[in-house]
Amino acid sequence: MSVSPAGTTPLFDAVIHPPPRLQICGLLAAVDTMEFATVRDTVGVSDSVLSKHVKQLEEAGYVKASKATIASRQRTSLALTKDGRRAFDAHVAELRRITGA
Amino acid sequence: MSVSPAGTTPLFDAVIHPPPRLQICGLLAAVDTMEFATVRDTVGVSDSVLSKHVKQLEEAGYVKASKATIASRQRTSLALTKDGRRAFDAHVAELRRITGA
DNA sequence: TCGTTGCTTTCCATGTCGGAAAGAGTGCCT
DNA sequence: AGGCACTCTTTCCGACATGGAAAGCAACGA
Repeated sequence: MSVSPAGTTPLFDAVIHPPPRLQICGLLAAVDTMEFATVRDTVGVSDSVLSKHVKQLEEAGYVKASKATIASRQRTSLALTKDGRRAFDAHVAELRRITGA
Repeated sequence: MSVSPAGTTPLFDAVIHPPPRLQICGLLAAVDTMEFATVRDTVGVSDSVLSKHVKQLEEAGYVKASKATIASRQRTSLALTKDGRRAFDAHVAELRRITGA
C-alpha cells in the first residue's frame, strides 16, 4: 500500500487506525490517565471488546494499564506510553497528509 | 460504537475509513478527476484490489467511474461525487474531532 | 462462604482483505 | 475473420479481524 516504506517507522499505523482504537488513543492522548470504565462508556463498547482492544494496544507497547485498588474497588487506569504518543502523533500526521490537511 | 447516532448522517464513515479507500478519496478530493492507473500506482495496489475498492465506493455513491476511449485506449477516470465529497469531508472532520484537532 | 464488582479470556459466527488467476470489452493488426 | 494486447472485473480462496455472549477469575465486603 506504500503507506510506510520498508525500514522506516510506520507513519500509518494499522494498530491504531481501526475506529475503536483510534478513539481510545484519541481519548488517552488528551489526558494523563483515564479509567477503564470511562473509556468503555465514552467509546461505547462492551467490557470484553474494550479489553481486547486495549490488549492489542498494550502488546504494541502503546498503552499501559495500571491496576489499583482504590477505596476497596478495583480500578484499571489506562494511559498512553511514550511510544504510544509518538505512534499516535505520527499516525494523525499521516492522516492529515492523506486527507489533505 | 456511538460514533454516529441512529438517524443521523454518519460522520464516521466505515466505507471511507479503511486505509486504501481513505487514500483513494484523499486523492480524488484534491482533483476533479484522476485516471484508474494513476490512482492504482499512487495508492500502490493491484488492479484487482483497486477495482474492488472503487466498486465499494461506487456502490456507496461516493465515486463515479467514467469509461472513455481516448487515443485508442480504454481509460477509466475516477471522480468523487457530491455525496462522496460530503461524506469525505464529514469523515475527515470526525477524524479531526476524534484525534483532537 | 456467597455474592458483587471489574475486568479477561474463550468460543463462535460473520465479514473483510488481498493475491492469483480467469474473464470480458474494445480496438489494432494482418 | 482471427489473434493479440490493453485495461479493468470478477471469482476463488485462505488468512485474519471483529463483536457479542458467556464463562472465568481475582479481590473484597457481608
